[in-house]
Amino acid sequence: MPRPSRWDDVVAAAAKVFSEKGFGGSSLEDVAREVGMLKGSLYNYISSKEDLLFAVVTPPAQRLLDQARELSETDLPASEKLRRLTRTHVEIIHEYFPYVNVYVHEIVGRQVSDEWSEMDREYLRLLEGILAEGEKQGLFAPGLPRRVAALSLVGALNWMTRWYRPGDPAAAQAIADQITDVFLSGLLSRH
Amino acid sequence: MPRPSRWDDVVAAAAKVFSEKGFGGSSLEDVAREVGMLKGSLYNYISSKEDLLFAVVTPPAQRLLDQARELSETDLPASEKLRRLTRTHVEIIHEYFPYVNVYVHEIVGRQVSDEWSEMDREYLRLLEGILAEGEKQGLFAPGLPRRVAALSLVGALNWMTRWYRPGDPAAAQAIADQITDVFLSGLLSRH
Amino acid sequence: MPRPSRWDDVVAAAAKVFSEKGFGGSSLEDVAREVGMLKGSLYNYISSKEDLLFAVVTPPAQRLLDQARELSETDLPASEKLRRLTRTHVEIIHEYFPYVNVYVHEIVGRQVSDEWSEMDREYLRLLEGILAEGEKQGLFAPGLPRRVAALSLVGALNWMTRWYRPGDPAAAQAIADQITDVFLSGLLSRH
Amino acid sequence: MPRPSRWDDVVAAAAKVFSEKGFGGSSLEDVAREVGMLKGSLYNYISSKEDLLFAVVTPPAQRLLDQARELSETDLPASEKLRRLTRTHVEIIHEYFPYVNVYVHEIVGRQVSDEWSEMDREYLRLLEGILAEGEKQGLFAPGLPRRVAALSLVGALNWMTRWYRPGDPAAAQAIADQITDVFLSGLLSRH
DNA sequence: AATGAATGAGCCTTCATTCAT
DNA sequence: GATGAATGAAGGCTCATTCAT
Repeated sequence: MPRPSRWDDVVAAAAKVFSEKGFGGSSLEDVAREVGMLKGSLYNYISSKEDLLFAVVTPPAQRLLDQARELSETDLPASEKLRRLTRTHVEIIHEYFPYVNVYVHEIVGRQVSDEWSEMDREYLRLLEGILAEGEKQGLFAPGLPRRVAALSLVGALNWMTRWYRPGDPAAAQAIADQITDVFLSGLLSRH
Repeated sequence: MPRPSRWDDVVAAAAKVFSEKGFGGSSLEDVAREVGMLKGSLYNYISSKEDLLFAVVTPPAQRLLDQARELSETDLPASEKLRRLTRTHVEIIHEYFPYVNVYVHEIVGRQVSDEWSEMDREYLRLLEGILAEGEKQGLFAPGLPRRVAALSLVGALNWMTRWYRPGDPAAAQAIADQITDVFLSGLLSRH
Repeated sequence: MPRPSRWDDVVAAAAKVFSEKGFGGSSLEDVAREVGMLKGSLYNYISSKEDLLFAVVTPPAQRLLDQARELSETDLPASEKLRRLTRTHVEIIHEYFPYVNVYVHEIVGRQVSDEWSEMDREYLRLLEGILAEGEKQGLFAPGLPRRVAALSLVGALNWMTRWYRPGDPAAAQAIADQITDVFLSGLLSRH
Repeated sequence: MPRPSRWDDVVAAAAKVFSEKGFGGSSLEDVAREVGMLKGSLYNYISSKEDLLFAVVTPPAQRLLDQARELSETDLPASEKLRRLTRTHVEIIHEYFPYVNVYVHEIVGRQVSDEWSEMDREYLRLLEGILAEGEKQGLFAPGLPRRVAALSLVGALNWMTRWYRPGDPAAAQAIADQITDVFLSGLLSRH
């Protein structure tokens, strides 16, 4: 994958277009128009439309996974890990919104390729690991349905692409903390 | 919309095909092959491909909304309403899986049409209403981020379409209860 | 391969166009224009451009091979077999001219597919068989370079597509006999 | 046509590529890759793709025609002229294989241009001249179908591009003599 | 109701060619 | 001389839709 001068423009344009109209609903002509070139010219940068999809989707996915790995290896208490992971996830949604939107709609949870499925699985594994750790530490309730809890958190976070629109970064962080609070403390009042 | 003899077959086939390949990725020929007719014949039942999408997606959406309305008007405690709403949501995912899958991927959270957006909004409103009620009753913690909590629950539920595959109905109900537990009690242990 | 009403028209048009402009140099639009339909409509008959190539090329090739097989099994003297095989070859060139032209340019001697290569080889084998038979019968000169002779005859015949244009069938037969005479008797005068 | 440093490399690469994939089936990028430059750079050497075709095809064609002319003017007996012409033709196929292959597939017998058609015609005329000469000398059988005989020999020779692959030069010469023998003496045994 | 065929628009991709650097 | 990038025109193929039978 070459990275000549306008590579980033091309990927950004693709992210925008795919995010708005869906991958299948976007034509390369749409993308090209967004960059300001003709559709044929795109092939100086990519070798297929799918290439472009992966180029759009790789950076945020990779980055999220990397940060999840790092975080897992720290000594923080599980609840703090969970809070930070959620923050990171939301930050990435905030910062790379169209990219993540494409990722959520076209890749995650679909059987697109083994490589991507494995990334999905690893992220989930790390998250479940944090839950197990918290349980062992006595921080989290014993007998948690860890898998379902992890999938629910991921779902709640990825679902943000359906209602959140990037604006004030502080708002994003607030949302992250609210989600964390809901998952940590639950809805019931503690008398 | 008339309902001639094989109408249900047509919609079921469309649900299956759209669910597997996405709306945009499916051709009417795919659908027709699934029913066992030729693509031209589909136009005896529908007047456009979008028609089919709405036909697939309307029953589960309508049903979920109806049940949410009914439930809202009962006298049950908010926590019980929440548990039942979650169960219903999961049951519908379980029973109408391909239909719901299409709904989640192609309709909800997208700005498809005013009518659908209004259905989305109402469902969310009902859910937020339950949260507010629970708070007023002293059942739920005061100062809950109601909107984010409601969106997170909806996200967690709809996200099931990405990992859940219908099998044992009891398993579905178990999942529903686990999700409810996580949202009601949270992850933290209560010593 | 379906054979609906205008199938023959489609193949005939393809033969004409491919014969005139080469397979690679012809567009499906050219073919469609020749039949009087739009290029997309061709896909009601074929499933790829290559399909059309094989459809054009199969009938004359199959027919020639069939007749060569039949002829081989007769009791005629080898020289007569050779004369008749040549006549048949020329007749097929005459009758199916554009089809054969495409065959000669795009298929024979190219490594297009195993199936076609095998047909080529079998035809050559039958021809060499006739030469061997004639030699054994004492009709043909002993020690003939059978392979080269067979390839030369095939070359001389197929090369007709480069200079012969169908007209009077009698002319075609005359040419066939002249070629046979050259190959049987050679150029040298027999004093 | 200027001949800068890597002109020969360019033409050789084109010959190889065109020979393997056909002129229409080859892209300039294929050719460029074979030389080790980018396709744009080719235009420092040529001014169009067709240019390249003619550059590939001219040397062997010119050389064959030149040698045929020379040979015609000698005092050798017609049968010897024929043997030598055949040898030369085969040698050129052997030595310039990809070039000749391109020539045979893309030029000869096609109505590519008046210039090329005239070269074809002249070669054939020289060959027919040899046949006429031999007949007048009493060497060749009277009443020969000269045109058909000449076309058959040319066909047999050019057809070599479909089955011959350059290897041992002695093998090439053997083939040339076998072809000559077949055309001179014919297949029938002379008792 | 169903079919076979046709339409027309659009899409991904290729490619000869040009050109500023 | 070479390069990277852009152009513009096709080309093969798909597909929603229409329609006569």
